[in-house]
Amino acid sequence: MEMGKVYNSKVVEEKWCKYWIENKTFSARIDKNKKPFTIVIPPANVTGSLHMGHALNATLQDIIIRFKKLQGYNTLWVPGTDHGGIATQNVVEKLLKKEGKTKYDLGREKFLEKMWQWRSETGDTILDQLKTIGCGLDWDRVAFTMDEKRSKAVKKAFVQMFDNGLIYRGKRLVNWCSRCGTALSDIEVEYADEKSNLWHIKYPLKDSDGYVVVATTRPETMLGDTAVAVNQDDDRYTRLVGKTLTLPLVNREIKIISDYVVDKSFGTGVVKVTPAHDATDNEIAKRSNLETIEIIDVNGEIINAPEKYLGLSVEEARKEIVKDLEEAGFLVKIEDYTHSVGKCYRCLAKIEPLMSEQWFLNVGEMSKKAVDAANDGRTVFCPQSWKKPYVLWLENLRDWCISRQIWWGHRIPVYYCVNEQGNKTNCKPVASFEKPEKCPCCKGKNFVQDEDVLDTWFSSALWPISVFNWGEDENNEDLKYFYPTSVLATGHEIIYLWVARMAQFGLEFMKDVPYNGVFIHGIVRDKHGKKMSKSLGNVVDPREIMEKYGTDVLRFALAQAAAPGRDMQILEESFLAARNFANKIWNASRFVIMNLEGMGKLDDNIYPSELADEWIISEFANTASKVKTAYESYNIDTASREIYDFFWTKYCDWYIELSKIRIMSADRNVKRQILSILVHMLKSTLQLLSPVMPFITSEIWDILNKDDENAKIIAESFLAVIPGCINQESAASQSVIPERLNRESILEKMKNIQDVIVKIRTLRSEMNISPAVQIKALFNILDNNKKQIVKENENYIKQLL
RNA sequence: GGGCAGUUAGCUCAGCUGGAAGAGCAUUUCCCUUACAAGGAAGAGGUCGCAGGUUCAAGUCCUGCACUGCCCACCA
Repeated sequence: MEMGKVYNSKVVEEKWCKYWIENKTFSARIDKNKKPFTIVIPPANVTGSLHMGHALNATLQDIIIRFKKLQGYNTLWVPGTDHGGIATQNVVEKLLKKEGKTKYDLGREKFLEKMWQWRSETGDTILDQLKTIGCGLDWDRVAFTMDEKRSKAVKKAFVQMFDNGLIYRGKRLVNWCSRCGTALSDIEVEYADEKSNLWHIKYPLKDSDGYVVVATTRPETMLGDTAVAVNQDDDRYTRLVGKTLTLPLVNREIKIISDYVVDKSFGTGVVKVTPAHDATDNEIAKRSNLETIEIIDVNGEIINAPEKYLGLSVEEARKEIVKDLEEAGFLVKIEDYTHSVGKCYRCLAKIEPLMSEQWFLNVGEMSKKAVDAANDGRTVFCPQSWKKPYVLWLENLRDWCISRQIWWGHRIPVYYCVNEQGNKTNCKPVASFEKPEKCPCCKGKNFVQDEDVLDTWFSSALWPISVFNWGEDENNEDLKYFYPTSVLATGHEIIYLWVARMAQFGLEFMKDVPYNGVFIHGIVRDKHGKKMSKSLGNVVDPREIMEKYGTDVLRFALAQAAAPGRDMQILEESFLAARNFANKIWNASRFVIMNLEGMGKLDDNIYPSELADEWIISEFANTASKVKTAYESYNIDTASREIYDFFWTKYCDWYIELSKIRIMSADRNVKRQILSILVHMLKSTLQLLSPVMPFITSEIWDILNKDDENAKIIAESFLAVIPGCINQESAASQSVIPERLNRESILEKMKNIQDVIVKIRTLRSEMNISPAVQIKALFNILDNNKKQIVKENENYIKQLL
């Protein structure tokens, strides 16, 4: 290809994307002679299209994979997508709504057909976009959390845990989203502060004229109050404990109880207890054996209440009840009050805590095992600071509500025995892959399957084992070879939702952690520090950046900003800087390639003949060593910066500049010697950089090696310019520098010479003297130290000026 | 209420185990020198959030405080 002055990313990127896929460069098969290095991609939701967060996450993983491949590992990076449960169902429901239909109009079966159709039309968008980023994924292994193999894994896991008694059904207080019409797990609720009021309400004592005043943010739930609680140490109320109150509007008799959780200093120090609609109250009720009265149903409507409130929505009921309380003289005052309110993480509707029958997973033992794995170093966090919150979360985890009242997802493989009329019998439900032949209990042959589906995170939790086909064969060779995976790279927003659950399931089913390392990277934020999200309308579309500047530029800008665990702002300027760097690489390469014209094929040896040669080699070795350490510890930002600095300020600004003068006056043989180092330094740097900027480096590599069939792509392992400087089994940085090159003394000498040259250039510039004036003219102006250096290196410096 | 990050040049950020303040962008001056003006050379710009402490020596370690952000919590 013609090397123009400016690097043209378009053609190059298309070429290499195609090349890597067609040649299956990143397809991995078991090779017992090589160590595996495995990553499973965090499966993107099928509703997704590439945003900056994906681009960052994918780029970082690709950098790690490409680096490990260069080091000689048998690398595997598994691609895939997630069915995305509620989120995806909501998308399709919205589409239906545009046609004026609801999912109920279609019915479950037709609706699911629609879902599958939609998923087959648009579900792979994100994968295609990952290809354009250059991701070295094994495209022969694409997985989907709801495809056949993954479904088998889900059923297998469920049945196993069900049979072990870990999965149980129970009626409990759950987080209910009445917009999505389903229960959610604790972690799927997002809390946000909201301005509201604190209503102070009189609750009269039954046997006297006295009363207590409760303060509440939810007056409407008084309909379901079954007690009033005070702190046992609260002198104001201790004498009242055990007395009976008459619940206003309802006229039910309720007791005053004491509980440690009540804060004397909050509100009036008296809490109304609504066990069916508040988590704290539910706990109090358990401790004091209180009755639970449900007054809000799954549609968000009032039930079990005086007639006038029946069927009202929660908000209507609140208005009515406050009005009625006021009219009846029970309302003492209304204060302004801001408190946090739970919202559905998918639709942002208010969460209603209510009683509902659901499937739960007992996570106690699994959590302990995951905690142990984090504590004993089987799973290592990068940065380490994430370990503590991770462990804390696992230690305080409540049982996981795994059933969802939606249609899109893995249907719960539990079957209920039914009689001739289709009514459920009292037989124990059975969990199994297929509909059972006959009931183990009554030998009946009729069954209905549970209506609910599993939390989408259930199948995600199985991802590291399901992608290796654990569901069909838990002893297969791939699983043995590639599991546990080497590292999991993700943002911190799904540590609990996903990372912790994978650890639990991995340890449960494989008796081993699913990943040895967890690399937590930051979140991309906009210039105001806000998280980029569609709803805020502040997204910088990575595809626009790729279009405008090229994919390598996008990758470099992201890589260079990706300090582990730190959120980052990506501004337009960071892309400009990266664009300039890409151009610099292109042009420096152009310089080298131009000088190679007519020089014939250089051999693989290098011929350092001057201080500058030794200096650049020594500097490269130093850089390579730092870069290696940085890549290996996932300090991708450091790696990128080190390469940038070496290439620009050392290789280009000094080495190439010095070489120009040398080349001009050199004969063919000397020129070949100088070029041997120029070329090798260039190639070596290209390799170091290739994980971050694979396109431009591959392209230049290809041009440099156009006559060499063996070096078609940047490749399987590093150059041996400086033996062992970067390979898997490399030694420490000191030993990689050829022995006769004493780094300290080279640096010292080179520094002195650079100082003199800079000084002389400055003098020329200040005195407005033409470059032709030789050192002698300027010699007298130099200080003694520099004079000495000039004397010692006169010939050399003359040559370089 | 608890936990975790951050606070370094006008802006975005590097500065790991303590030893003479760094990069990119922006800015000033000069240079279209045949790799690159998306470039080169030289320069200006910082009491490293505040207050203490440890040390011969502290952005770098310790304590307290302030502000910002995030996460967790049974904030009725």
